[in-house]
Amino acid sequence: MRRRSRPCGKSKPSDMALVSPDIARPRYVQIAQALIEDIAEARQPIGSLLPTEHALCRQFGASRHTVREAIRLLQERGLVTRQRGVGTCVKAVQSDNRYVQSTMSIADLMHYVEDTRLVTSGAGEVMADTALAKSIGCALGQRWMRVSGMRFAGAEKLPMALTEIHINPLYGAVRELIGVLKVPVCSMIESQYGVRISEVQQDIRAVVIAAVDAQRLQVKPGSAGLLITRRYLDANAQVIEVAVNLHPADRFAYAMSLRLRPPAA
Amino acid sequence: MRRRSRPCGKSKPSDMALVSPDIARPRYVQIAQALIEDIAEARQPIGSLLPTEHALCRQFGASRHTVREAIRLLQERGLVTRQRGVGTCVKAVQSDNRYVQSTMSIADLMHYVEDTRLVTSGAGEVMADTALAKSIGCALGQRWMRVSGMRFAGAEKLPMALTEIHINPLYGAVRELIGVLKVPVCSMIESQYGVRISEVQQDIRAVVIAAVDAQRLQVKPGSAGLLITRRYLDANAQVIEVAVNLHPADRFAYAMSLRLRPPAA
DNA sequence: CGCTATTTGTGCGTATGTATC
DNA sequence: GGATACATACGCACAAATAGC
Repeated sequence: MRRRSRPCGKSKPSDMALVSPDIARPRYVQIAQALIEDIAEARQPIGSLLPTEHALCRQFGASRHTVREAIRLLQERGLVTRQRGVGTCVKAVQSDNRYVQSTMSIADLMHYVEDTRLVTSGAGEVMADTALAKSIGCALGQRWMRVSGMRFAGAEKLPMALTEIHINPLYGAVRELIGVLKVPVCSMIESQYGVRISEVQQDIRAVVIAAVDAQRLQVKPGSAGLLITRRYLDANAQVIEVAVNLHPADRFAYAMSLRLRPPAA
Repeated sequence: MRRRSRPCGKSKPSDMALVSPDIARPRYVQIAQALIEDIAEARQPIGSLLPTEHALCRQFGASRHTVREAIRLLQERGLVTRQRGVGTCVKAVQSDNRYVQSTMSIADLMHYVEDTRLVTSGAGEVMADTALAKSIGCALGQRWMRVSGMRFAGAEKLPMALTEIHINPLYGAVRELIGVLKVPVCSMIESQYGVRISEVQQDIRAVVIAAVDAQRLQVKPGSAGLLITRRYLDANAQVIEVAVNLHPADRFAYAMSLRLRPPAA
């Protein structure tokens, strides 16, 4: 049984040259590249569903295992999302290469959590009204876990932020850990449930602090605040958690540094 | 051979309940958490090799496929590395050092410039006073080029920002191009002088818009604004340009998206 | 409303290739 | 060369979410 020097196991001798020359690249990588090309050239436009795994098996003459491995590569790059019972949806084309890279690690992004105390003032289930549903991208009326409170820096007496955290009900059990562990909520969810946060969307705007909030934050009514909303998504673009923080302008500023990606090694 | 009535059967009732309630989590997640715990509690110190996949199969009574899926979770978090012919090596206790990468390209970062008009209201040399010297990190009394104006989006009548640009005198000649070319100032400098911007530092804070500025921006006095300062540096950490933008809160919000860097190939 | 078909998710078994020691 | 360990690939089965009838 000497047939070829290819790494892939058994398969038909003729059916895979349709992807690329006979380099010793794993089968699933070849399939992934074919799919990426389909997306890049708009044969699979954004928003469309890829063929089902079964169909791709036939198309490439590969097993489902191999096809899934290929799709996983696309998923990790954020090109597609998968949904059970629905299919695999194209979300983006191959990303531009002139990307910048933040010098922040995720740890930096929420580093302040370690040096701060979160004092919760309430927690419970809420039904998503219009505003919330839009903010977290869920169905109207869905029930989410909400924890609200204030965050203090070090030994400071004055709060650095009013905070409100919405947690996907799937992970509601972490609620009991909040305030106990000095760890960001998203990290708790990661470790407790084995999910992995793959994207953080952040929205920053300025607001005039409302009277009620001004009182709690102990700032003058009418002063400015930084309203920061962070949405944590998993690889499937599912919202895991949404955190909203209202910072008094004189107690918080947002600094970041973007660096050109060093030339690829 | 009746063995499983349920595919994700938790065979052992006791081997994973570290903190959270015993939700019906997939088997490979349970195994992954058991392994993470082993690492966290130094039963598997950094540098040690995990048991082989085969051994883990026996230990957890799972198939190799399932065990590999579990190890994959650890690998994605950077906790372990695998090497063919060697084994799976523990590299870290916590999933911390995960760098993120912005999905913004430099182009996106100042994309709005292309769709906006900059109307300059003044330009000239200024001597750096204390505030400016601190902001751009230059010596007190040094002369910099300053251009101020307002930026309008599309055909909008209302300005989207009050803007003030300070240019390193080395590159002062680009002044004449401002307002003519619809290109960010930093791009002009890059192309005119052949320097390359390698870092952008951004600082975002909330302010109450002062009366004078409120009038120019045509917003109510006392409303909130987003004050964004961007410093463009070359590879030598020399400041090339500092741009300060004051955006009315209701006309501008800052959105960004951070994505996990894909696992190193 | 429940039922069914479809589609991805989880899990099992097995075989072979390839790198390392 | 041989033994070991991970990598790739085939197959099958059932679970769970979804959509449509």
